[in-house]
Amino acid sequence: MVAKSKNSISKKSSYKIKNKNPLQAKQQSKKNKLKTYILMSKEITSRAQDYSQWYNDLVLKGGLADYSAGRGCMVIKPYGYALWENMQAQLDKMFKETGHENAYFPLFVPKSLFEAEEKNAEGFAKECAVVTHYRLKSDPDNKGKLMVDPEAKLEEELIVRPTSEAIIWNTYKGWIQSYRDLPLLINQWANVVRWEMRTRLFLRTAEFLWQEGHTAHATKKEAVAETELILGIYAEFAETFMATPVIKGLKTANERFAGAEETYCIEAMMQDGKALQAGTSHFLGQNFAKAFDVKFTDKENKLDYVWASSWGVSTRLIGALVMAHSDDEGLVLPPKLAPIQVVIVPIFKGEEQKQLIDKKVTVLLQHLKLAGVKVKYDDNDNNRPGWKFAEYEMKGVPVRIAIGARDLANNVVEVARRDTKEKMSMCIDGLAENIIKLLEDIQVAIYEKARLFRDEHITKADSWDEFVQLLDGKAGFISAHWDGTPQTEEKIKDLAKATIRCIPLNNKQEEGNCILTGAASTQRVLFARAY
RNA sequence: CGGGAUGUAGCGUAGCCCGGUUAUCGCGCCUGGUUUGGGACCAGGAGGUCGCAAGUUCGAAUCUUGCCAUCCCGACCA
Repeated sequence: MVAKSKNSISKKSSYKIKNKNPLQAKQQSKKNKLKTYILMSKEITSRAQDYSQWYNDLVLKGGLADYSAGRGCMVIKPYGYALWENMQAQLDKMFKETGHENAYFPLFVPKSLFEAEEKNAEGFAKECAVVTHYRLKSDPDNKGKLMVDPEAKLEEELIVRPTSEAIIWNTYKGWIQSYRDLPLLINQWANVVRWEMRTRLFLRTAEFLWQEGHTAHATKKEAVAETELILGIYAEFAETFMATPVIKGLKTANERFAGAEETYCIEAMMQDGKALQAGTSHFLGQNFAKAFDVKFTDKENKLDYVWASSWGVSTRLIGALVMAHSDDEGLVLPPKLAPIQVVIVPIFKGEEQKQLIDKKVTVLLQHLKLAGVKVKYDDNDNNRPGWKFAEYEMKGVPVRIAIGARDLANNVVEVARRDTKEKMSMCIDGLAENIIKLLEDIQVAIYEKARLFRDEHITKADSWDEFVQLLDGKAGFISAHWDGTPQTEEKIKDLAKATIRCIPLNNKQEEGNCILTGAASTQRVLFARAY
């Protein structure tokens, strides 16, 4: 019943809430009616009204992605892809700076390889797309239609990779013989497929883009160090570039990657207080080396299995970015990743004014581009300034510059920042420097805003009652004692729908009692409902 | 995948309960003109096999079944 009524609101919400009463709207004067509809067609569902719908509206109306014909699949549109490319470029740089190289491994994994590491195979088995045939033919019973040719059945099924450990470790076997071949530090940018039950744009799609690093080391110590190094890179990327504060931590055994000895993660908090795992780095021990028989000879001529790590972040980061900063007017993108950092909108009456503005803008564009600023001059005459203002706010462009005849006369421009919606007048002389400074300020400001929100929404709970009350009463993470057993974690998950997001690294040790069982505990862990 | 809801032009929708000429309205789009400091206006125009597929019927957007997609609640998960 609850679901039913909620749904009807969400489906018709933009109409009902914005117009209060459809009949009334229809009876308005023609002019008013037009205005109402204009607002309607462009407006975004508010966060308070329906958080999920708000998210979808941002992604779709912000021009990041579209639904596609395939179940759970999406099209990443140019604006969204540009965002991804910016993320990629930065991460790729960070990986290469720390000695990693890119390579590419196949999409298809023979089933016999896939099942070699048992835990990993089991963990992903339920969500694998499987290629069983390699040919279609005309359907004799159904003119113009195709059918799978039963004659073209594969001897061995091919698994569409949900992750590439299997195919990569099978390859590494041939690449590694000596300690001199180590460490092997490889990353690949790829797509993977996970047949998810329920998908959501960017957050969980059947196919997604990601990078996956797979490294091999001579010692456990090195492999752990690599795992932690990458976690640090992920955290730095999230905080410095995405302006999204994250908590570094360890997953519990229940939440660990299938086949890993230890899973490190960064957890971000969304504006609804839910947790989003933004990246993971796994210490794989010798599990894959043993499964794929990857041995090396060390300096003492002893034969041993290599130690491994794997790590990845995906286009899910775009979802995190959208939810972390955006507001009811649209996207708010951090300057360091925004496809367009500055948009310039001319305001003019007649060609003469336009030419004067063009002249000023040309110089400004030069200065900004030289300084590496991604700037767009939107002098498209199809839309009026007001339309453009709203459009670029929707798209989350960090800084907007409006320049008209009035400004030229005063040698100023109007500068508006997306994050605070604040407008200010700036002198044209030295404008580029001030804009660059402003972009930096915005980057810091949205990070600080998100951090403040995050910190205000981590609450301690010291009893089960408190825990349950907080979960339903206040959005965010809950810091609480846990007895350390998977059974208790499972029980809490069943009872409260909250999971342990992580055991924070460098966690403060303190005596306490498990909120569920009362058993002794030495530290608090972070609980939350998660995406 | 289980429970619930929805699907009509690019978008938002009326009509559906109670089957019956040419499917409603707005935005957007195209052409021409006037405009341009917060989603412009006038005139003219194009755009739909009513999500898809079967079925019932003389006749289906409307009734029935199946499928697909989306949303909400679960389970699963980056």
